[in-house]
Amino acid sequence: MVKITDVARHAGVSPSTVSYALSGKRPISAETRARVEASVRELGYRPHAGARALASSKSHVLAIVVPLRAGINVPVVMQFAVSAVTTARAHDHDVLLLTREEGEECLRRVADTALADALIVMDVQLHDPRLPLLRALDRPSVLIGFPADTEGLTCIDLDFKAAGELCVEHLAGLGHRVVGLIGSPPEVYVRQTAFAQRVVQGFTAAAARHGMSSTVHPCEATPAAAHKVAERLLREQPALTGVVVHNEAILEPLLEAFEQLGLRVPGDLSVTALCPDELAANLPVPVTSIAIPTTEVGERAVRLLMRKLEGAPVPQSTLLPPRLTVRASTARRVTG
Amino acid sequence: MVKITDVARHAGVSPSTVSYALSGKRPISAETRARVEASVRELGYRPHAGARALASSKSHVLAIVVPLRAGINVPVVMQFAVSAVTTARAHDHDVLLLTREEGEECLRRVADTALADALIVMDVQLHDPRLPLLRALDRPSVLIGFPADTEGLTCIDLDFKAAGELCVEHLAGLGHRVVGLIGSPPEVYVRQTAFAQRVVQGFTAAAARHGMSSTVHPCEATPAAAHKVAERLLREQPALTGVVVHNEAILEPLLEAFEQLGLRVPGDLSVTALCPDELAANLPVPVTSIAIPTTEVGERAVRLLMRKLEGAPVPQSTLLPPRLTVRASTARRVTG
DNA sequence: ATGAAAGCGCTAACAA
DNA sequence: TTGTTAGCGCTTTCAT
Repeated sequence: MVKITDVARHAGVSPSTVSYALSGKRPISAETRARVEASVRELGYRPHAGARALASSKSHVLAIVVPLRAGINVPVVMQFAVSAVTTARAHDHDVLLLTREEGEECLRRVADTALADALIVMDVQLHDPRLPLLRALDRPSVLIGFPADTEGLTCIDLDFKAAGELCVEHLAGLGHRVVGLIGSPPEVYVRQTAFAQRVVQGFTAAAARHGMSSTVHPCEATPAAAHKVAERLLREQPALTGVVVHNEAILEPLLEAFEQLGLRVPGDLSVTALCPDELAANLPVPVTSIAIPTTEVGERAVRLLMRKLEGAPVPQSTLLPPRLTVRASTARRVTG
Repeated sequence: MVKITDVARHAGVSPSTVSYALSGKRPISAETRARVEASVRELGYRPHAGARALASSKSHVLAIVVPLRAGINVPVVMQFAVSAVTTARAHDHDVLLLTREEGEECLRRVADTALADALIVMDVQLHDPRLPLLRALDRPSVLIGFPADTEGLTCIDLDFKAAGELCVEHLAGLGHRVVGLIGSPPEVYVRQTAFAQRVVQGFTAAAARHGMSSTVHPCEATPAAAHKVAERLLREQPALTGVVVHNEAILEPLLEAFEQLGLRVPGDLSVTALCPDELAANLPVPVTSIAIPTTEVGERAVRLLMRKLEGAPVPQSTLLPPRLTVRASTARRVTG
């Protein structure tokens, strides 16, 4: 293994000069720097991560906690993670993969052992048991998702309220007057996160603002439940012409149900969804949708951490604006 | 930060005694050990990862390289990774997440900087450009997947040849005599990995062994292509009653195509697939299938690495036996 | 602008 | 069975 003293000898300078030449933490003459860099290249020098971490108390490692439990959208999680890795690498950091399985313990462990300099936590619940620890920890962290109380934390996510609003506004712009939200399973509205409720808020508020009539229907993630909801909607709100779906698992069954009930999309019914583009784009009738900007969230989460590591102030909350992709499932309301 | 000397002082022993008491690398009297453990708990001591790595030249970190490119099944990759993390933790190791994006460079980097003790490489191609590096590296590695030449490497994967055979044998046992394999897109058979070819080998060999007539049809991953293949099969092999599908992207369209062509599954046609259970189980007609045992692969990959790190010999190749889950899509051939 | 030298916290000879 | 001590390779003060 080639070490810094080898480089120093080869370049005819002292080890500290090599260190400074590489870190740029103090001025080095152009000539010396060139010699050092040549030696580094020639010898293939790589600083030993452990030694560097020990001496500088910076591991240059970020930890990311991914969820495992049911109901989690795996590709979405993976996209967060991959985006985080890519961004971290651009900032000369690596990413340690943790699962939630070990619980808070693992957060404490990587922090206390100085394995990681900072933490990214996904799958945040409203009253997440990890919050006290995250607030107390001496290392910076960023949450992907919003707990009930963000005080003392740094959180980032899609602005789900704005997403709910945007869907309604799109429908309003197309002349729709009666809209319904088909949401997540009832239990999601209590446990897990606030995002489902935020969608409802945005949806309801925007509908009211536009003088539209609106209803909300939680729905289990089964085709049968989707069918029942479709029937109920039709029965209870015959004037309904616009639907927002926030439940990706039943988007397809729902569309099938509408078809079987004789409702054409978008002829009779305009449908928008909150779901991955991949899903929305590949349905028989491609669906107008808003996706979670996973890549951007992952990237910005890392950038927030970097700023915190530098001691710079960061906003407590970052809400990313939703972007709606118009596809074939929404159309102007046919009046008459 | 509480360090080993703090613990030593608190327990009234020397630092090395604390170290040995925790590592078990030399005998410690029960009494001393108890005192040390009490102090560790009381003070909340955690060894500094960097210091430990520097002194012992073991980082207790494994690196895993995940693929990003198109055509990759994200949930499958994620399952490998999560299983690897879980198993690594059980062996007191952590996992560093790398993306293939950086190429070989990142393998060299984590090895040279001693960030990771060992490597897990996924998405292995037949003539993977990383192979020379992996062979030359001073750190152990395990490949998930098989390149053309496994000499000097350690590889693990599902036994795809046996999987192809198992599908045919299942169909043979149900009385089918004419079978077809609907495979991956043509380009998969050249680039990427050997697994697609192995399935074909197993399929063909088993069919021959049972005196069955068999054909193979590569197929693009589009619904249109699926449709065309279904039509061709029907036209060219009217006696066909058994199908093996090794192309998860088109499994559903294919089943639809069969239905539209008037073929009932399993009444007229028995269908088996190589795909995730999740997919197979949730189709309109649940499909008899063989899944990649992702959890087992991930776990065993880590265990292989652990053995290599201990200096123990490990098999060059580990082929996991396929397990076929019988569902509604296969039935006894109706004769007459 | 550069060098010398003192640690960073831990492990593992070497001693006793 | 336990203690003493010399590093591991790097960063960073202090000195020049």
